[in-house]
Amino acid sequence: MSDRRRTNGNSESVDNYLKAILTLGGPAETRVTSTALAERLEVAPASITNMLQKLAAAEKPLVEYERHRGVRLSSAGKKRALEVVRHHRLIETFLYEVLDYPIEEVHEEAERLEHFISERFEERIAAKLGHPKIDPHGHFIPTMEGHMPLQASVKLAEVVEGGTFVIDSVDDRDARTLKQLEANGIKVGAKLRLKPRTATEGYSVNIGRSAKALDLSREMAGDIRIVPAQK
Amino acid sequence: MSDRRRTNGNSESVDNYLKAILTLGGPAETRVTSTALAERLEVAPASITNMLQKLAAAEKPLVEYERHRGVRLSSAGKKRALEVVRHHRLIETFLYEVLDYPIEEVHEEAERLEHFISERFEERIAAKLGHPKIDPHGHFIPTMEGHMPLQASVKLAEVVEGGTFVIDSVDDRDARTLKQLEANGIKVGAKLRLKPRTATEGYSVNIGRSAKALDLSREMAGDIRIVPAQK
DNA sequence: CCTACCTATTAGGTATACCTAAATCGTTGA
DNA sequence: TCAACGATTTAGGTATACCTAATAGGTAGG
Repeated sequence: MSDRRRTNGNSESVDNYLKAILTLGGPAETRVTSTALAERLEVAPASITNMLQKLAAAEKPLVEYERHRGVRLSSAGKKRALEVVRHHRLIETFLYEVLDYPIEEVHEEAERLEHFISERFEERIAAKLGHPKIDPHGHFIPTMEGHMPLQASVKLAEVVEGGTFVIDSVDDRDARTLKQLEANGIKVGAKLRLKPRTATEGYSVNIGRSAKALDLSREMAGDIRIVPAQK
Repeated sequence: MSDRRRTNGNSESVDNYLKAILTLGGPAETRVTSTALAERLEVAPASITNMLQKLAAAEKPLVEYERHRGVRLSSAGKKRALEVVRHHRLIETFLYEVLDYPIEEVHEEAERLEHFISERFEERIAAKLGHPKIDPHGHFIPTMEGHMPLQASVKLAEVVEGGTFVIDSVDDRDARTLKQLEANGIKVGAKLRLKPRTATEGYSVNIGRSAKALDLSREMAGDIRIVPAQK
């Protein structure tokens, strides 16, 4: 429909490809496959190939791409991806803190607006928020210079040994699950006791000092990242 | 570039056409010519014809259009146009009041964001601002129901008789001129004495109780709307 | 009344970002 | 090794929203 012609090679779509490659590549920035991108972006694999070829062929390529071997971000691509992530997370924080959005609604709005705000907007909301380092889901907000610490946490779903943990962050993409988490008092920074996986079928946890065990759904367990609690 | 496919017939472009037709049609909602639209939207006349045909041919037409006879908004089109104007003016107000934007920068940002904010965003910034009726340029903000009072003022450039007036509103589209106005203390609500046009070449005014006459450029005079001061 | 001129429309083309269907590449198990 | 399968790419098509150039419509002056 639209045709915003941002003269350069940027666009909403390109932004989303770059973000997806950043996320799927992980901290090691391994190559990402077309299929993985196709799934994440909900787009046909053929469309992925097309876009990647274009991004790689540009004068200032945003990705490194070789047929049948996946993609990774170029340094320009990584810069832009981090900028978009910064926008996203600042906007989420702003919606939550200043506009009192329910936590589960910030992602969708940010997902749209992240592509269209100006430098000035970015700077002003950052200032208003006191230059936050973490968004309401516990994710690091990249700096203006494009730096972002590693998220040193693991998915609750992948933890086998039991123990006491602190909730590091939660995935923001699925509003339904996020709302469930919220409803059960599962929020960033909360303490949680986890039963060893061997002892139980699903994921059984106690939130805070609650005596009542809570059974997490697969989605919930997959969307929570935790770190061991310091004694 | 982008391709936001908002399933229905809405899009950034469509929004802009509707807004332009609303504005150019004036309060009488007279038919607007292709040429006028082409100029306002800075698009080739042929493109206008194309778009108008599509808008008129839709299942739920947004405009009434007859070849060679201009367009006017359908009631659905008017509703959408007013919604976009509401977004625009609320965003401007928000940027100015909450994010401390310089007055001359709010328009451009609002012009982009107006197309992408959700109902919730609209509602939240309106609430935050105390449901304002007027934006920082003095323009009425359409209500949620799509009502907007007439701007009962005239362009300073079109006033011949001299006298004392109050600045009702200023045009927001030209940042350069707006900045000049601001720099000269010309702001909404300010009182102003205007010399009769016969007595002078250009537009000579005294702002507030200033004794120093100020000569307005053509652009400045065209961008200011005034009402007679009540005694 | 009828032509000249300006306005508006049609015709045909571009770029982005998708799609489906039909190749082809690569790796893996027999 | 090599065939088969799944992953990937190529080929060809759609829709939006633009563009330029060529045609047609309307109107105003002679």
